[in-house]
This record gives sequence, structure tokens and C-alpha cells, in this order.
Amino acid sequence: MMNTVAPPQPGNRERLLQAARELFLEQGYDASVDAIIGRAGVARQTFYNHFQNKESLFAEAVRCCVSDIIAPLDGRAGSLRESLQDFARVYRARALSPEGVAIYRILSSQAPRFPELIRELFGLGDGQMISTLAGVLRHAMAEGQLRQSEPVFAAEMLMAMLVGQERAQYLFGVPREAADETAKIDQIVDGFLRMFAP
Amino acid sequence: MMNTVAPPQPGNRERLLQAARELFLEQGYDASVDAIIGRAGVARQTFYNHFQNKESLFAEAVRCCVSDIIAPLDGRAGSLRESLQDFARVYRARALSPEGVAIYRILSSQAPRFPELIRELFGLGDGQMISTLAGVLRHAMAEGQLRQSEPVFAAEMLMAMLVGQERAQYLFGVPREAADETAKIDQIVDGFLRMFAP
DNA sequence: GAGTGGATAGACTGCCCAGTCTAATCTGTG
DNA sequence: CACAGATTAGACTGGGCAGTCTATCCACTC
Repeated sequence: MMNTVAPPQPGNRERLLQAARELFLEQGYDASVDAIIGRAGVARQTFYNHFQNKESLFAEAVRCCVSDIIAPLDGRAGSLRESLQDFARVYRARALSPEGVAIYRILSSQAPRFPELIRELFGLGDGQMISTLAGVLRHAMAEGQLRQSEPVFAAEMLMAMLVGQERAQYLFGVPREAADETAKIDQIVDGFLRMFAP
Repeated sequence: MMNTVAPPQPGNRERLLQAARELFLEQGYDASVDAIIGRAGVARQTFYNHFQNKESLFAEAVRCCVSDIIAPLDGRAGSLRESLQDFARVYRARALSPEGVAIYRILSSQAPRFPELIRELFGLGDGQMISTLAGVLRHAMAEGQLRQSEPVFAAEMLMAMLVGQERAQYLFGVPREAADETAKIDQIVDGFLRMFAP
């Protein structure tokens, strides 16, 4: 059912967004409008009925991608170690997935062109996670489970250790031999807890 | 003095490389040949006398950039803590400099286009540093200064903590309030030593 | 059935780019 | 001086791209 007569078909909009997400992640911002409408199976003019221009589509597509990446963190369930391990699992799975790496690559490469947009998306993604993680750590510090220190600094250290070097290698296309995921997470979380032990 | 008569002037080659380094770091691979020869003050044909095409120039320019970034590490001078602090200082200074961030951005963005080149450069840059750092750590483990563990893993943790979150924010153009550099390095190195204490 | 407004295909404009080609100039060698 | 080879300015080709425009078609409303 429609309001009056034939408004822009939401189906087409969705198809365009989906095609754009795929192609931007594959080819970066250089993915052409022709390629996008081709994959969406939609006419050129239809694209310009739904979006002002390529930039608008890019902004919207990339916003969707980022919201798929953020990892949840529940600080109240179980021990601190278990909370951190749970967070680590999800964060690594998302940030190190092919999509996670691709979105990181395209966002960093387009930062000079769309400074405000990229800053905003960083705030919604990594920034958000740093804040909530820092909150959990601050609480643990107040309870004496961790030594008194700057919670944001501690959160940054943990997140850096969880994906740092591995993400770099995926970004650069360097192959990595498979490793035991849970053993690695345990090593990092336990090491972190030693580093910030009271 | 020249071999026979008027070989390609090395001065022009150098000017082209310098201009290319500047423009590629500023604008990424999209920097046009016109812009590069313009900045070098050289004619179009001269460019194609010295380089086969844009790709060749890019490869050579970016190789120079990487060799400027790698940080030295001397494991035999002073205590382990001091060696790591020295390394940390230089590594952070280079990796977090505007040039260091820009080269990281352009290499990761061009990894899909030039897979072999980028893998090679990673090996010459970060890969090299991981190896030498891991060597120092392995030695310290053998001497009982650090707990027995995988030296490469430990090296990756330290390097991730040293630049991880900070580089991400520079990559994304997120401003960061200034902090005490030496205090931060001490915190990270001391935390690392606690994490891997015997 | 008339009208409104999206959807389609495709042409078209204007722009930018990498790489080639031409004609003229300059500089050193023999 | 004649020659070889680098250099220069600039035209030119061929291709790709974003965005606009036209003509036609289609679906729905009144």
C-alpha cells in the first residue's frame, strides 16, 4: 500500500544499498555508479531518484556497515575475566572478519575526503566500544579487581592487543597461519589482567 | 660526467621521486601524473623516459617511504627495559608521524590492487621489526628475564600497544588530546614487563 | 479513461586521466 | 659542425566516470 501514487519503491532503495555495500567493500570508493546500479538491477535514473549523488549513497551504505560491526559488552554477568573473554570473542570475530577488515580499509582511505563522516563513524564504532569497555574497567578498579589507573588507557591497550597486529596483516594482505582462537584470547586477557593487577 | 651522450638525468629522476612521494602521501594513488610532473617541474615525456608507467613510479616511491619508517632496536645495550623504551620511542615517533600514518593509509588502501608489492613492503617494515623484537625477547626469555612464551606473540602485543589505538585515530582523522609521551611509553613498557614477568 | 509520477533504457555532456606522439630545443661527443 | 640522445611544451587518443536529459513504459488513483 502507498500514500498517494507510486512513491519511490523502498525495495529499489534497499537493493541499491545492498549492492553499494558489497561493491564499496570490494573495490573501495572507486566502485562506479554504473557497477552499483548494475548489481542492483536498477536503472540509472532510479538511483538518482533515491539518492542525491554518489556521496550520499556512500555515507548511508557505510553507516550500515559500521553498525554491524560493534561488539556488545555486558560487564555485570560473571567474573571480570569472563566478561572480557566474551567481549574479546565477539570483537575479534567482527573486527577481523573480511567485512570488518574491508570497512576499516575503506574508512581509513576515505578519511581525507570525508573527514566529518569518518570521524562520526569512528565515534559510533571503536569510540563507543572504548567508552563502554572503559566503564567496565573503571568499575573493576573501584572494586579493587584492577589497579588504579586511567580506564580509557587500559581499554585502549586491551583493544589494541586483541586485534592490532592481526588486523594490520589482513589489511596488507599478508597471510597468517591459523592459530587457536580461544587460547589466544585467554593469553591476551590473562596477560591484560596481570598487566593491570592490583 | 656521463657514459656516452646525455643519459637520463638522475636529477630529474630524483625530483620525480620526491614529488611522487609527497603527492602520493597527500592524495593517495589518485594523485595524477600531471600533478606529479607539475610539482617536479619536468615535462611529461621526461617522466616516461625514467619510469615505465605510473605503477613503477608508485612502487619505487613507496619503497623509499617504507625504508624511512623502520625503527632500529639494539638489544645488547643497557637493561631490557631501557632497550624496549628506546625502541618504543623511535617506533612511536615514526609510525605515528603524519608520514607514517599516511604511508600506512595508502599501503592498506592499495593492497587489493598491488598484492605482491604490499606484502613485500610489509615484510620490509613491520615484519622486520617484529622479527628483531622477537629475537630480543627470545633472548630475554632464555635468560629468565621474561616468562617462557612465544616471542613473536609477545612482540606483536608490545607493538600493538605502542601504536594501536592511537594510529587508528590518526588514520580516521580523530583528534587526540596531547599526552605525556615518556610517561605513556613507561606505562606501556612496564605493563608489558608485568604481563610477561617470569 | 485520464492523469500522476516512478521506472527503464540509453543517449549525451563535460570532465579527468594515462599513455603516445610530434616538433622543436638543448647539450654534450666525436 | 654534425650527430645522438635527453628535454620540453603541447596536442592527441582512447577510455572511464558522474550526473543530466529524453522518450517510453507501467502502475496506481480518481
